[in-house]
Amino acid sequence: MSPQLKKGPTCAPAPEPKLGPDLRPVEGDEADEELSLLAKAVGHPARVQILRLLVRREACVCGDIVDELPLAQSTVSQHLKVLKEAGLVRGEIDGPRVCYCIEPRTLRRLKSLVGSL
Amino acid sequence: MSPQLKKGPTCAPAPEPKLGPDLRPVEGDEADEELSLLAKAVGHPARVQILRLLVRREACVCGDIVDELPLAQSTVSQHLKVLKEAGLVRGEIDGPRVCYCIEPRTLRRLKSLVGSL
DNA sequence: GACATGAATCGTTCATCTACGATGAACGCT
DNA sequence: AGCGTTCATCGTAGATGAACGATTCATGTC
Repeated sequence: MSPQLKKGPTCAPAPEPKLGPDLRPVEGDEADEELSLLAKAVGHPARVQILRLLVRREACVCGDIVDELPLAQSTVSQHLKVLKEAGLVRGEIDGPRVCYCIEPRTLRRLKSLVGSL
Repeated sequence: MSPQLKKGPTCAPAPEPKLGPDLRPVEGDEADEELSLLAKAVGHPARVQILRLLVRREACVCGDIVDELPLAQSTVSQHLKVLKEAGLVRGEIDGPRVCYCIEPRTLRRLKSLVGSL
């Protein structure tokens, strides 16, 4: 195989195609619901750690997350699922592994919503 | 009784005695734990609504909260307890009623922690 | 094709959350 | 003292969450 084709993070922080700032309101019933769902996803220390990990390494990690946390692989997988369903994280299949990275839009959205309090 | 002594919000948004900005770190294991606890407290739509209510009326409300939410009084009381235990809200006894108001410091802390993500 | 590796899903157990009605405690008023 | 009001707490039932080991599935490698 040619060198340089070997690895490299497959999953960049999302194409981010110049989508303007989020237009959705930060108040009202829908926003409340949204905020509560996002907050619930963040409401577990393991998930906070995962988010921090993914923010820090802007390149995305894979099963390294499992190594960083004192939890079983299946448990970490569940936490990742929660974060994925909340839209805070995105997973991309990269050969035998899976590459996770943050969804910056949702993270910004969370900050807006919290900021509106 | 003399007029003007009648009502008026008893519970102002905390003395706030010139305590400088929060010095605690926004990262690390303790911060993660803190963030997850605060987020969990916010992780329910009813509690978001309560927070919004209390932020809006800077004067604090009491059982009016119960009237605003489609929940039983006991349920609202439990949500208030959760918010109180998280330090996001403060309750003050005012005669037969209880006056709730936000704890601005904790709210700011939450914003800092979320902002650090 | 057989095999190993990495990750998701399943099934289970135990704990926590949510909601309610009922009860109880504190207070103001007559 | 007695009463109504306001809120917290209790007890309970059902739902959801957290954690694990075992299993399954997909993908590369030999």
